[in-house]
Amino acid sequence: MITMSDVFENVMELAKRRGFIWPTSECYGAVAGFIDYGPLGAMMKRRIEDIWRDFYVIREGYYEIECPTIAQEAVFIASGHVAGFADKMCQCPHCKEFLRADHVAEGGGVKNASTMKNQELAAALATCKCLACEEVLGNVEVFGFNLMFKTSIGPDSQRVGYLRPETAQGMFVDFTRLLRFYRDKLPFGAVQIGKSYRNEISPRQGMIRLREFTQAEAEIFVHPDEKNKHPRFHRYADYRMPLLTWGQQQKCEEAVTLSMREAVDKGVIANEYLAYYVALTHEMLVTIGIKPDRLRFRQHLPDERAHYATDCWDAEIHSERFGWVETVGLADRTNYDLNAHAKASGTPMTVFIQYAEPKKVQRRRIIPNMGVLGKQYRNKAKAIFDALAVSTPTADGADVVVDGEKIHIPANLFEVRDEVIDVRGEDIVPHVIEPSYGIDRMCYAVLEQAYDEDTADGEARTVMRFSPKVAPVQVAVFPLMTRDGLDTIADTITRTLHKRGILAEYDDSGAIGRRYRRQDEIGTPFAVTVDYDTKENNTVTLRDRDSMKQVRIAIDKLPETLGALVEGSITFASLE
RNA sequence: GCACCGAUGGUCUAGAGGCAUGACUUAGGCCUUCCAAGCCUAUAGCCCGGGUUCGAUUCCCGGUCGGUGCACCA
Repeated sequence: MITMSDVFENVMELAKRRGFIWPTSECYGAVAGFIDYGPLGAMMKRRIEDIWRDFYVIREGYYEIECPTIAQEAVFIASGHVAGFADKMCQCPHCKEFLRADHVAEGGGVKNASTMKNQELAAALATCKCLACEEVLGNVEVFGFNLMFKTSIGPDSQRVGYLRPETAQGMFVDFTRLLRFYRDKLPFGAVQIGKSYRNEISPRQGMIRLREFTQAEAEIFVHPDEKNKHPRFHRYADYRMPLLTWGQQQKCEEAVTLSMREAVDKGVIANEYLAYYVALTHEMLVTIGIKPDRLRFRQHLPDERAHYATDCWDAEIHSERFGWVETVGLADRTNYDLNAHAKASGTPMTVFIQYAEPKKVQRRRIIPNMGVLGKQYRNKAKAIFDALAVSTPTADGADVVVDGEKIHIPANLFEVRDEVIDVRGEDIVPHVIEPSYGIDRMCYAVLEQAYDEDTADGEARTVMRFSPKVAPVQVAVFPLMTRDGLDTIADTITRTLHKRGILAEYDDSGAIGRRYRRQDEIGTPFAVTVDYDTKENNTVTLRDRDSMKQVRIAIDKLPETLGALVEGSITFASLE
């Protein structure tokens, strides 16, 4: 039997050999942080993405949009990525180690290092010691290392563009269009599946940390006061799973198993929305084949949270090689992003919420005598009107300040009108609940957890135990012998299955046992074999990958039965 | 990015300053009535660049990729 420490090597060897995952552009030498999905890997990834779509697009009703992977600089200035996604670095002149300049400075007793300009920080660093070799740094240069790939748009290279470091910003900058599309009502959501790019300093760990990776993100816009009113919360109210809160992590305690209802009521998870997507994520990961005992939900520690998030949970999948790997991040991003884009772009990103009953509001309006004031103050008149509107007049008149100049407006030049008006609603900035999935990490986890070796008839067998829902090839079709017309029958069956949208692979090469093994190794869940009885009674055998058991089944029942097996609506055991 | 280790057909692997091993896989054929059987045949390889040498896949230097440790991972 395999020892677990071999799993990574074994599974990556298989993935390479059988066409799941390849190093990119191998003939020129691969590049770290980039991978190619081979034919089977790309198929499997697509199936995983389609399951994700089932959950978010079909079930939740959050439509998918597709934005460019390159965006103009303004987008990432507003989002904070241009300034905040860069680390201040310096290089130790003695040991050549690259260091986080602000960390070194703070270690050396320098205050406010993180807010200093590069030159200031360099000066402050002169007396600090290198964290690696402990020599005094002396003269060093501080430079920003931004994790975004920078490029230029157009021929003159004047317009700066960045490859997006997350797909999320696309949904934020399209907010007003999305709001209109959803007919101005909260809650609504938009999702995006696509590539994101981060120029990691030192990517490692195979396909766990990539420079180009696929994200599936949902941005769900909710009324800030209604985060505890998810309209479908009842679906997951009784869904139970282990939760590792930050308090438990600090005390090194075990995860506690709670239902989502309990988690929200006890304040373990901040609100219903987050809890709902925590549970949905659990269900989805189990659907693609992640074992529940290798899955946990961990709350971010307060100092680990992004500055905008109020609560954040990670779905972590346990890898034999890498330990607990953050695979999905579920964050309450509040109104941070919409506020940032509204401010930077000048486009209001608010939703008008109508009150059930119009509110009577007492309001004071100050109405200037435009005719007199306009003539008197000419080009200052507009500023005076504005200042007057917010002033507090006395019986004697009002004092306003315009361009530093104090101006007295006599009371006879304006009228103060107190009135009661109907206010029908208010503009609010929605909060954003964001489940963000790392598709590549999900793919790796599926590969690692599917890998198995067992013994069949005394021989070792390598088998990828994929869920039929993610298996790249869904059924194999074999003629027992390549003669007596068995091959033509098998070929016809294959084509019939194709018409049903089932990915069936015909194979007549070599002994039948070898063909079963070959399909086991790529995780094909079912195999149909045409034998001599087929010619007598139009039945074939249907073999189950995991149990290696077979049942006889009529040819004309095949498309329907296999469709149901692949979809998961029936099990093989129910056919026995 | 630093340090250490590694890189040989598709995969795994032996090896030596001068013809590059073996196994599995794959393809074609023979045989074969359900789980990698057997036989015949074929295809296919020394990571890249420079140096030393008559000659380098082998030794040296640099690079790339991979592994491990450090740093980094908004």
